[in-house]
Order: sequence, then structure tokens, then C-alpha cells
Amino acid sequence: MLVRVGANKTAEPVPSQLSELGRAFWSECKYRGGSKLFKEAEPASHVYQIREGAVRTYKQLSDGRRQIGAFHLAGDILAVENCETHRFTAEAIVDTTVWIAKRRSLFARLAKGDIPAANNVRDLVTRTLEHAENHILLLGCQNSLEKVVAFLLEIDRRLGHPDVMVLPMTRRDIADYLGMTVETVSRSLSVLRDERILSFRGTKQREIVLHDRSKLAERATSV
Amino acid sequence: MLVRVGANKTAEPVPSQLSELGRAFWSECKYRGGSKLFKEAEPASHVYQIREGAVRTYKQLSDGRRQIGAFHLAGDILAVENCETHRFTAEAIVDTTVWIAKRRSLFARLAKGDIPAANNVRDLVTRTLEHAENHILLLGCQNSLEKVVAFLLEIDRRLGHPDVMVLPMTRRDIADYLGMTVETVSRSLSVLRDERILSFRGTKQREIVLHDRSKLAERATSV
DNA sequence: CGACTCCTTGACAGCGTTCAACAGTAGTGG
DNA sequence: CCACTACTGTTGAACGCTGTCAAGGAGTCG
Repeated sequence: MLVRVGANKTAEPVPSQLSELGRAFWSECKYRGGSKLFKEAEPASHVYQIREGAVRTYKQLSDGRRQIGAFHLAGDILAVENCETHRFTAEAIVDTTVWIAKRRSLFARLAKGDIPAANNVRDLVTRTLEHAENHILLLGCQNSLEKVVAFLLEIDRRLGHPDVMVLPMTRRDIADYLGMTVETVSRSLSVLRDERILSFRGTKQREIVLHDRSKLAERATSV
Repeated sequence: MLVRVGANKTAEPVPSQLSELGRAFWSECKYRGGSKLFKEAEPASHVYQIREGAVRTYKQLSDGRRQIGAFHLAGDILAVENCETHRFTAEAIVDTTVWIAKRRSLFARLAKGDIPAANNVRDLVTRTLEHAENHILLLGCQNSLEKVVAFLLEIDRRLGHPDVMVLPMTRRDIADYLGMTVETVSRSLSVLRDERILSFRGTKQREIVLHDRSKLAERATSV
């Protein structure tokens, strides 16, 4: 389930905003796809930085309805904004490597007046809020096709506009992120495929090639 | 539109978390219903504390669709979390009195190591995030009746469970907050009225009496 | 009074859900 | 290797919730 392998020893750069905190600050953990990093309402003891893989954060209702708040990809930092307890559950979508750091260590730095660290934390929280507000706009105002387009543009941007977009998440994850059903997600993707805006690579339906990003963006909701 | 009347001189207590910042910190402004406190994308120069009245914050799409992110009532503090620029528009719903303070003054305090102020700011931001995440859950997972029930319970709680709930906002505001149409909001309220869970006082449809809060809560979505 | 806004209600349509069937893939074990 | 199962994703058909359109009542303001 969870394997701590000690402080990181790789030579890769830390691709994030808290890198200044230094290597010794973090230690590495691995999670199998489907296992939880933490659960809603648990005490928030650590912050997480994704090194490889992907994580979904969600809230769930008693009858099983699930709302995914965000997908977290390599480089993303997680749970900085959670205070005493986690307000949602975090689950590895695929096998995932993360660096974790104790929140206490981080706050100790902040208390000592570490200005850059404080700025980084503030930036992270601001970005989280911004994402949530855009998500609210999407859920409240957009129709199904617009939602799927917005999702594709978001992931494409966050993956750095790759030739082939490899989605770690299932259609169900996408549906629960966009507040719709898997069937409607699938139908919307089929519409975009029929319009030659995208295609699936090979027989896998999780590898998407965007043929016309500007045409895709035209289908998006404009602010 | 906007009338500055100088530092506040009333004897009322400051009903909020930033009260320790002191009276001299704030000055009073009045806004007519419908006028804007600030617009999306404007530089964020002040923070706002509502003394009387109500404010809606929203984002708007180019075709007119509007998503209200939150309603702010007396005592609420606004725009602490906005960094360089405001990420949404804030508009007085009715005639509203606010205290405003320069962000620079607040940040100067934080920079000087004012721990209580920093904690208060962190609490405010956490609460804002929590509200946004619950809002996402509502918009993504709930049907129209559940949304209206959630709205009523939220306002009832924030007004301190009054005998008569006087809504400052229109049905359109409620609809744009819940991601539905005015007609459906109206129909949902009629359902609750027909079930004797609530009634309208007098001929005004903005004054609501909750007859059975536990029955109302049963209709709510449970986590 | 007329013009306007706000709200409710009815009729109807349509978007998205629900239900169902089916195909493709992956994993497991004989 | 194949059989079997579980899971994932797509597509079709029908239903129903919610949006759209329309009408009308009630309150407000000049």
C-alpha cells in the first residue's frame, strides 16, 4: 500500500514552487493505483508533492455520489491549504510516487519568517482557490460539450500540449469531475472525434490526439 | 455610488475575525443596491467587511451567463484571499454599508510578524476554500430540490436561525448561485411550501418562515 | 395611471440521465 | 494457449428532470 523508501536520491530537479525548502525536507512514498493518500476528516499531518503518476481528490455523499474537486499531476503540490483536518479524500489514480513533508516542518519555517516559503504557500492557496472558482463556473454555467472541452483544454495545458495526451483517469473520473455521467462524457468525446477535432490513438480510448486546438478552443466557453 | 464617511464612530462590536486589527484600521463606505464594490480583474487594493446589507460575488461569461460564487452578509469579510487582482465582481444586493481597509496595511501587519492577524487571515481563506468546495459538491451532485434546500439551510444558519428569514437576494440571484433557472427555484420553493415545511410571510416572497427545520434537513443531501 | 420588475404557474421541448446491449482490454488461472 | 471474469468504454432507445416560452398576478415607482 504505502512504501517509504527514504529521502529522495535522484538527480531530477524539483518542478515546483516549494523547491527552495530543500531536499532533506521531503521523503518519498509510493502508492498503488486506487490506494488513498489520505481520507476526508483525517488530521492533516503532511503535504504532498507528486513526482510521478496522478491523484484525484474528491468528496463523497452517503448514497455514493462522488464529486472530484481536482486532478493532481506530476509537479503538483497537495494539501497545503488543508488546516487541522483534510476536507476531502485523495486517491492515487495510477501507481504514483509522491514526496511528503510534515506540515509542522513547513509551518516552523513560516513561523521563523521564511518570506519566500510564505509567498510560495500563498501562491499555492491562491491557485487552488482560482481553480475552485473556475470549477464552480464550469459546473454551474456550462453544458456537457463545453465541460468536456474545458476538461480537455485544462489537461492539455497542464501536460504542456503534448502530441499525444495520455489520460490517467477513467471516463467515470472525468464524469465525476464535470458533474455528468460517463455516457454523456463518451458521447461528447465522440462528437469531437466525428468533427475531426481529436482522435484516439490506437485502440486505447485514453490516448487522445488533439488535431485542432484552436477549433477546440472555439467550442469552449469564453469569459 | 460610493460615499466615504470617515472612520467609524459607532459603539457596535466588530463581529468578525479581524477585529483585533483595531478601529482606526477601517473606514466606512456605503453602496447603493446594484452598485459594484469592485470588478473582476481590477487591482485588489482593499479588503471589505460588511456592516449592514448584503453583497453577491460572481463571474460572468461573455454571453451573459452568470455564476454567483457566494453571498456575503453582515459580519463577513471579503477579498482577503484575492491577490494582485480580483478574480470576481462584487456587487451590493441592497443598500450596504462596509468597512474597508487597505490591503497594504494588512500585509504590513503580517510582515511584521503579527501572529493573530496571520491566523485570522488563514482562517478566512480556509473558510473560503471550504465554502467553494461545498459549492462544487452542490453544483456537481445535487438535484434542484436538494440545491434549494441546501441554500435555505445555509442562509438560515448564517442568519442565526431567525423566526423570519428575510432574503436580500432575488430569485435570479438564488438561481445563479445554484446553477439553475428562476422558474425551477420558484417551483422548488412551492414544493416545500405545499409540504408545509415553509411558508411566505405576507405577500412578499422574500420573507420565509421555516416551520420544520428537521424535515427540511431530511430533504438535504447528506455527506 | 402606465411601465417596470419580480415571482409564480402552466405547457411543452430538449438535454442529459437511465437502462440496456455489446465490444474491447486486462488480468487470472487452468 | 485459451477460457473465464471483471472492467472500461461506446452506442442506442426511452424516460424524465429541468430549461424554455408564455401568460398573468402583485408590488413599486414616477
